[in-house]
Amino acid sequence: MSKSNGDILKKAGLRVTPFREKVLKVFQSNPHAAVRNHDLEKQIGQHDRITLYRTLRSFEEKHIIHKVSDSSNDIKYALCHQDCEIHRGSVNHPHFLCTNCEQTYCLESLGELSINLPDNYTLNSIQVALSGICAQCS
Amino acid sequence: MSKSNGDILKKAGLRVTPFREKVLKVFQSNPHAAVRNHDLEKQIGQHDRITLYRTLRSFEEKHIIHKVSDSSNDIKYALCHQDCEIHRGSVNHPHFLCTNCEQTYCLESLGELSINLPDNYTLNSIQVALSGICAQCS
DNA sequence: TAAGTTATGCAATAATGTTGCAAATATACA
DNA sequence: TGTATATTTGCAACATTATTGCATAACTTA
Repeated sequence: MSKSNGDILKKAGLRVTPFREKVLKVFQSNPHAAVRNHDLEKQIGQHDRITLYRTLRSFEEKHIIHKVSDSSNDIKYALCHQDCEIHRGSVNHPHFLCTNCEQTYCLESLGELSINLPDNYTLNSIQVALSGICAQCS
Repeated sequence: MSKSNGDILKKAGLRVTPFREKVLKVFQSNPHAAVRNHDLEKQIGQHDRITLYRTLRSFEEKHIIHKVSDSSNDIKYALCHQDCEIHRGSVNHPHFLCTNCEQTYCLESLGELSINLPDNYTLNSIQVALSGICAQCS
């Protein structure tokens, strides 16, 4: 049995409120996709814009979700998985933006990437953003 | 002798104006870096916000500059080089964000990346965003 | 269940993105 | 070189998003 919504929030040190559970549920219903703020708003229904803003910020601070960069300009968020590497600053999984439906999908982690940095550069994280056409849109 | 500012604009089908030349000059003085809108504004000095906005948009449309995604949330632009691959939709060079000074550097192109996509996905472009500490800040 | 802390919702402001329009400017051509 | 035409600029206006303060409401702990 996987962790309940409430558990996730509690473990993160956040209070369990109906609104937060509702937001969390939206993310959980899109486990392999990143959600645009705008789409979130539509899926949540009636709500206060500022509260959502602060909810996302605290979720991000507590590492429940993370920002996703794809090739679009919109800010998107996705649920952190078990040992989310993003917050440990290492290589993370690539994100795929479908240029047709604008969905962003989280893909399996790439293996090692060999990156040649100039001298005296220190590498902390690598993000790979792919784009193309997803299976649904093909 | 490299192409003058005016030539670049003319070749792109844009009229040569003092303002556009000034903006272009800022990009040329940062040949291997991506510039945040905010920094551009500071470097240009006195100017009209809307005109800059439209200048960047037309530069981008004409493939004089391109948007850069790094690990930050700010939109940045960088000069397209000779045969800028971004507008041909293929693999392009990685960008490195220094988390100390917030500068973004364009690095040399990576070789082939082997990406395993799920079935029926079509890959059009790959963007690699690195972050860490640059040589100056080490 | 009461006290204390945290979250919410509203008001307000800042920052950024975007369009319309008239005046100014660049370009092409006579 | 001057003029007609199309483009660009600067201003006003408005839309959208980001952000903070504060009073009220809700959650948590003991």
